[in-house]
Amino acid sequence: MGMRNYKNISAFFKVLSHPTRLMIVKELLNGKKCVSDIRDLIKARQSNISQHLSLLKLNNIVAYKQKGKMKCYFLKKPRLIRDILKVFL
Amino acid sequence: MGMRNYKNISAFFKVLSHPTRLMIVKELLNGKKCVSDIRDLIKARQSNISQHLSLLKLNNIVAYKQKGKMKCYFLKKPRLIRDILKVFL
DNA sequence: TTTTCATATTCGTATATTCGAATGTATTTA
DNA sequence: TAAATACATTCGAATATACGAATATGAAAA
Repeated sequence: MGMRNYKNISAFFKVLSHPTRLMIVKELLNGKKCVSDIRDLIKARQSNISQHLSLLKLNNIVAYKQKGKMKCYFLKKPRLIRDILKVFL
Repeated sequence: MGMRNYKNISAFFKVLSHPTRLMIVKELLNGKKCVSDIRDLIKARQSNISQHLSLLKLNNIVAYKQKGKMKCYFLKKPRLIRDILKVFL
């Protein structure tokens, strides 16, 4: 996907360079999840999860759909994420 | 390669999350280079290049061989690096 | 409308990262 | 040995990141 230069690619790595964000992204590979689902899967406070989700959204890695009072987050480029993580198997 | 968990993988991303370090790594994909070669390729001060190389070495991404008064740096896992960057083409 | 539930934002503080300038350390050459 | 070359390390200041606590928002249920 259109990320040719160093700054874009290193910025992308920076977003994935936090264990919590990496966990979130990995969980989202299995499908949409709302914030409380993610919070149950990952040991972290609600505000912290929200903060990381916000950064992921800012960097165009996730988006969400409102479902009632919940927000269901999903990966915007699941194949990119999958391809990258595949390298570490 | 042997990087199972979130912490290891996110730490690896963190090392690549700086434009200068990513540039260094990309240049080293073309083969060994000594510090002054790298400095010529990348617009940065000598001490700064050294600092980034030191971090790359600490994280087991590069190593070097002494050649006279120069140090020739090279990638320890060039295929891993190549495979990761390939994803962004 | 009030309350409740799900999530977001703000704020303060602690910690980490980055860089340049200066200095240190080998190694080689004179 | 002394000077030069190549690179590393240290230090301090600026900036960035991370987190929890508290508070805010917004949708739905009562």
